[in-house]
Amino acid sequence: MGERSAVKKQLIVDAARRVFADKGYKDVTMTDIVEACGISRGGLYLYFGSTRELFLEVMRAEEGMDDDVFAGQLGEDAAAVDVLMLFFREQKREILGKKGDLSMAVYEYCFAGEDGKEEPALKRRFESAIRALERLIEAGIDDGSFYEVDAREVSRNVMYALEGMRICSRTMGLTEAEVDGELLALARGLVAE
Amino acid sequence: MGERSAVKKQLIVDAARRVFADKGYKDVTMTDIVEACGISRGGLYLYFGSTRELFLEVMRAEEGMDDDVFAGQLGEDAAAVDVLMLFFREQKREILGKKGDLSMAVYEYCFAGEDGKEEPALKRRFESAIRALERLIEAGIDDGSFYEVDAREVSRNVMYALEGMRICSRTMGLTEAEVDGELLALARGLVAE
Amino acid sequence: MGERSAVKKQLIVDAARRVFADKGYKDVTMTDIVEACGISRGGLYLYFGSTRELFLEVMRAEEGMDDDVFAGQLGEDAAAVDVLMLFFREQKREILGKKGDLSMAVYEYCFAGEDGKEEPALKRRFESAIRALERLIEAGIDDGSFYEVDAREVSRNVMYALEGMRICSRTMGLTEAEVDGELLALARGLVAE
Amino acid sequence: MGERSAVKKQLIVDAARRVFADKGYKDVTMTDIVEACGISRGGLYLYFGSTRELFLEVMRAEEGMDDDVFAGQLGEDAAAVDVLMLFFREQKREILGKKGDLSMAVYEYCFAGEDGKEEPALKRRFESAIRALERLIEAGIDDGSFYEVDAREVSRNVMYALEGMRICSRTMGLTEAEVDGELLALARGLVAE
DNA sequence: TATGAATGAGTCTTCATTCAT
DNA sequence: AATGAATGAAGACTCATTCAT
Repeated sequence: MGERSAVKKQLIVDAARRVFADKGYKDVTMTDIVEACGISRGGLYLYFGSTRELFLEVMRAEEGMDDDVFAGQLGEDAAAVDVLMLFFREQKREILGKKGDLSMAVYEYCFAGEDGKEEPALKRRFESAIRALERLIEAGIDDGSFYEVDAREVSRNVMYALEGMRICSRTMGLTEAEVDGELLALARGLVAE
Repeated sequence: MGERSAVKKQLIVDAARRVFADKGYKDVTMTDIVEACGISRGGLYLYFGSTRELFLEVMRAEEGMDDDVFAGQLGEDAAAVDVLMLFFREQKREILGKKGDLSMAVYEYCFAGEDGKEEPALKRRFESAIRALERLIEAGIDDGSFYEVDAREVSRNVMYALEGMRICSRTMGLTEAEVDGELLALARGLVAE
Repeated sequence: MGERSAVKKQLIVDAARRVFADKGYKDVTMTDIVEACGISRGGLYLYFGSTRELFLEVMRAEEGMDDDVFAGQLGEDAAAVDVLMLFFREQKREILGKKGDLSMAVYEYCFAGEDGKEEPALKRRFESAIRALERLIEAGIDDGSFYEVDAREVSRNVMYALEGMRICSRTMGLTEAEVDGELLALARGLVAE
Repeated sequence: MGERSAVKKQLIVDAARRVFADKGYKDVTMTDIVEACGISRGGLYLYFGSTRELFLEVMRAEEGMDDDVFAGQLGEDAAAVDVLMLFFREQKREILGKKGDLSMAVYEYCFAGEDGKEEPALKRRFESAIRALERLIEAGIDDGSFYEVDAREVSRNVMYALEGMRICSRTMGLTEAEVDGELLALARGLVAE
């Protein structure tokens, strides 16, 4: 695959990302992608044989974008509390926001998984997020701003609760107050304030 | 619709429940249902005009089956701790269990909701579960077996975490140990033991 | 077929007439008739095996209702001119009126006729109307109020023109003025006024 | 849509014309067209989304074929009488002819029109024919070969009568003698002969 | 006779996928 | 490489007709 092809491929993936974010996973047709990226039907098939392949590519492109979430943020000037608050603010936005994010598509893709084969990449990413949060909590404990909790345990609980809110928001709807309430409760489990 | 019809309708709903539990929501076709309940195409349409109608009926039949989860359980002889453990054991089974459960179908149905109209019934049910758990926690606090936590806050956190595990289990897979770990952590937030 | 049956049959035919007048011929389904006459599906089939049979019965019931249109009207006190005007007024109402008349259904039924088999009953009726009008014209000539035209020829021309207006009204639409204009012209072919 | 497509589209329209001429409008299914033009189901849908669309295209293709019916015919050498006779001969052929003509389909299409919305194109065409005939009559009056009738009035009457014969022919059947008789009568209203 | 549930064939419509150019 | 016309297999839905009761 030459230089040109790589560019075109990226163009397709970008367009596909928009489509998946908009329509989820199962409702997306090859026609949707074709229309979104202004390429020919046959042309698209030269690169991707199905919406599944395309979605996997979109996911792969997504990887690494938010690894080491807190890497570099934790410095001398940034306190653990501040980083945590930043993280929560970001999460709140994602949980309440409906458009432009892939979470529904990801869920749907997983549901569609044949034979219950879970996506290992997804788990890897989730675990890596847990560990990152864990390190943040440890840092908070070290500098005395957080309670002396079991960092691993609390990190997992926070992540499950966030995931729970994400799905609740998309299925039954959550108000901003409800999200704020839970985030506050989670924060109070770590810091006095 | 006579006696006979009601029986047949129930027969269809039962068959549909199995199909939805097996294939989720979006992939289910009227043909799937037809084959599952050994009825003719036209015959099915006499009762339900779409998979959506059918799914709603399945959901309705599901309702009430687990309302007042802890009603009657909390008596003189059953301590709050025991009821909580029972609840957690049941949740664990649901979270890890893949077959015969509708949660994926429910999620998918919600995703498919036009214009992001959330299902109010779902929220009502979730809120009612939160309140039930809240009352259980209050009972535990009253009889001195639980810490003096903010019952409402903890109840919500537990429910979000459970929901989070449910979706994680179905998308990325969770091990029994992971579920046990989180449940233990949640329990430790309430009782010493 | 007993007394009761005849009553029921008439009830069905009456309901069917309304349906055909409302929806034409081809769009009418057995379900439409069933709903219109409040009888059971199977019950209807005891009397009529298809919408075609039903339509034929409706047509048959219609027969004789307007034979000898002008019979008895032409007396000593009623001049031919007056009867003609009455006839034209009635025709105008039919031509412009859209609802409650069977003409569209009749046309459709004839179009649907297999192999171009024309309906002889229809022709008989048309011819009988021509002759009736012819006799009216002759009467008018006799009493000196009409020009001395070829009664048969003029009668046919009037009938064709009326039929032409009927179909034009239902396909391309005719204004009241257009119908009035043509009727006036037809009348002027017979009387001075 | 390239060169090739236009050819195929025309091929479909031609096939559709035959089908409509044969079966009318309402009975025609997409399958009929598919079979008539030897194309695949999906292929047909690339060009036309419904029988209605197809029919409109067939009609459009038909337009203009007989506009200005008498244009150019009326010259120094062609007398109005001759043109009229030619016109009548053509009409007679159409009225008596059953196969290969769209009139029944057109009628049916109009009947099927939702809410009685009449087809304006049809009316325009009819009015234009009336005016053309009117000019012919005026020409005949001018050169002294026709009686001094009200050209507009007679033209409308002739057109209604022709339309009436057309529908009568297709519903109850007309003999050649009957058509000849009426045409002769119409002609005698204009010329002595 | 009368009922209305049940059947299955037929129509419409959409899409993933192929293929000649 | 690239195009987009073409294909055919599903899936949704309707309705004439039958049949057990």
